[in-house]
Amino acid sequence: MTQKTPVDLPDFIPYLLNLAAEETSLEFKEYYKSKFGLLRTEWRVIFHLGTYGDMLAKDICSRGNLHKTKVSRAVSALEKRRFLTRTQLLSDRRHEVLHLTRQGVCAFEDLQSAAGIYSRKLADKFGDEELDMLRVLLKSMIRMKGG
Amino acid sequence: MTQKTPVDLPDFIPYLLNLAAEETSLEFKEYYKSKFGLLRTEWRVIFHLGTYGDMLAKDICSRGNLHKTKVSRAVSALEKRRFLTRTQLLSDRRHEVLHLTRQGVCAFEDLQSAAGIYSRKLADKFGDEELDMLRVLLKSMIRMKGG
DNA sequence: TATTGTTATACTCTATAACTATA
DNA sequence: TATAGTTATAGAGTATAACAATA
Repeated sequence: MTQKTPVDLPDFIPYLLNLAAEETSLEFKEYYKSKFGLLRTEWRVIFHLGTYGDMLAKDICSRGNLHKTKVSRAVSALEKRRFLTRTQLLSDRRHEVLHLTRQGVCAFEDLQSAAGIYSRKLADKFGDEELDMLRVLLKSMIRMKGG
Repeated sequence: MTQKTPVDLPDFIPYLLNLAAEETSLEFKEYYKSKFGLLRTEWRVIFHLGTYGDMLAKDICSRGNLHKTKVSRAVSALEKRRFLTRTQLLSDRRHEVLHLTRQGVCAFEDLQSAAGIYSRKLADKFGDEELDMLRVLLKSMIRMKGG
């Protein structure tokens, strides 16, 4: 099965990665969308605040490799829907500290738990070692760039 | 590194798959887009015709697990831009045989070669065995559904 | 001038329903 | 009724440029 020329699409890594990403994202996405009405970037913003605590939009950008326009829109939507609050810093009024509300924390904890359940399901199906190897491979394929 | 609760986003498989898919698709996508002005589904249609020969839209749908609306639009765009021709079958006028033009074949061969080069680059970087295992894992994650 | 964040815009991708034509 | 394919539409994701406010 080693890759030789010509390439067969069903063995082409980018193709398989796309399908697998779609497939594995779908279940979790359905969950956070139907239960909380969240979009992908919104869930990621909640994740960052829930895991690492209050921070600025630019910190989420750098930690999550997300472009500032994505984070800006997500934060704005999350604030409107009371998942987080923004507090302007007096020391530098360009900065706003983002903070999960009670509802935001609830959503985070619920989603954390759902992600855990999903991860265990994957581990049961594919094996811990296999998934660890998968993580290593995927991480080394990811060149961070902030989009 | 075995997955335990709580889940850390940077270790969450769907997240990693998304990033890796984006990352590995990007280079190849840039190629077929800038060189031939193709979109993803258009390239996949060309791939099917180039690899397996003339067929109907519905065959591409089933072989490539693509929804008929996606294929319909891709075929229409490819015909307009002279990458393929359509010939209605007299035996059943709902059917149109899709056939790559000379230009379509050229694009296919060029893209095949580019995909081969890219695959070998991946293999050099990550190893044939690792990539074979990756393929097996990804394939078993993919439940075909035709979207 | 550089940084933080917002707004506007356009393109790509996905998903579904409603439709035509043919069988 | 079922199948092949088209069209319309909306939502989601991505990318970039231009902008305002602040430092």
